[in-house]
Amino acid sequence: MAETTEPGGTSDLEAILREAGLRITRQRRVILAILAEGGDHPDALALFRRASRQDATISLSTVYRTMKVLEEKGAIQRHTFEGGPARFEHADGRHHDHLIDLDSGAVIEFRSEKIEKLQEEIARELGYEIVSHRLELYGRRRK
Amino acid sequence: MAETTEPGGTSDLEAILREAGLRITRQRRVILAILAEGGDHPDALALFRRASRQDATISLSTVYRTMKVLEEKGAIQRHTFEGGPARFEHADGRHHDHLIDLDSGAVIEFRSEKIEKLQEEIARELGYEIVSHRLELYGRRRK
DNA sequence: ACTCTCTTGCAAATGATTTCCATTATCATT
DNA sequence: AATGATAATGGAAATCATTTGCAAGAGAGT
Ligand SMILES: [Mn+2]
Ligand SMILES: [Mn+2]
Ligand SMILES: [Zn+2]
Ligand SMILES: [Zn+2]
Repeated sequence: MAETTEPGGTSDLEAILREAGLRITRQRRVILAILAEGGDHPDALALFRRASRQDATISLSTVYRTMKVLEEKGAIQRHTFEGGPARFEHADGRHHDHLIDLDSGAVIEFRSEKIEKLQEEIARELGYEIVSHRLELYGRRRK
Repeated sequence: MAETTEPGGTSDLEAILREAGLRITRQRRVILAILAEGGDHPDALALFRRASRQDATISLSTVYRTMKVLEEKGAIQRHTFEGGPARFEHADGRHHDHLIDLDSGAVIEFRSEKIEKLQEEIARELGYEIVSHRLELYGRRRK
């Protein structure tokens, strides 16, 4: 089996670091791998715990520092959903918004082309250009 | 001129406290008056400073406590825009979302019936019922 | 291997908000 | 108006998430 670099894989995160002239350390590699598998939206502590299993020397500070640097490089996204601490996810291009299940805490992703368009329109009418936006729905399963 | 109770005035906030069996203290009255004039979205410190001009005995703790209690009663809304501390505004029924001017920090209110509808649809399709949501646009003036 | 400098872990610092607690004030009742 | 039960207050200390200072350690180009 060939060594393939899947999109959204860990190697593109490493590439971002490399291109920014940043060093690829053991702890960064571990953190990047966790982010790369994706799927969920872990907070710093969850990331720290998972990373610790791979490399017991990792510190929470390093997790925070790495998140900051990756965010600045645009490699990850930071979300601060209501209530809790910041949560992170690999930014692999395709933008989406979130629906948070108030009972389970689950985060469901969605994307509405129409809403995206309408946002642009609204901003334009108000004389603005959108730099970023945040749309979060908080709800419960319908019985 | 008759003593009129305008909608969104200070007296309805007082009424909410009264109906909840809460006491109307000098400091709460001052804070409520500031919220009632509305217009902007002050954070706790701004609220504290403005209130202090009216009543020098007010403490920041009281501002926070009052915001918490009013939020629980649904009398005000708490917003945590990116970056800064929580900001508050009188919840006078009419829901709206916000556009934040990244340069000036100004907060512009807007409301899109279409977006509100689309959100409901999305949630329904995902099997959810929306309890609350948050839509924030961050942008700059178009030149 | 050498060296320059970026990173790290740990502890201490921060900033926002909450909580503790002794004192004060509200307000229903007398 | 005085009383009393108890909610609210100010100030300090505690909490929580996150950042920062610093000395020691580790990338990576040579
Ligand atoms: Mn996501
Ligand atoms: Mn508003
Ligand atoms: Zn979106
Ligand atoms: Zn809305």
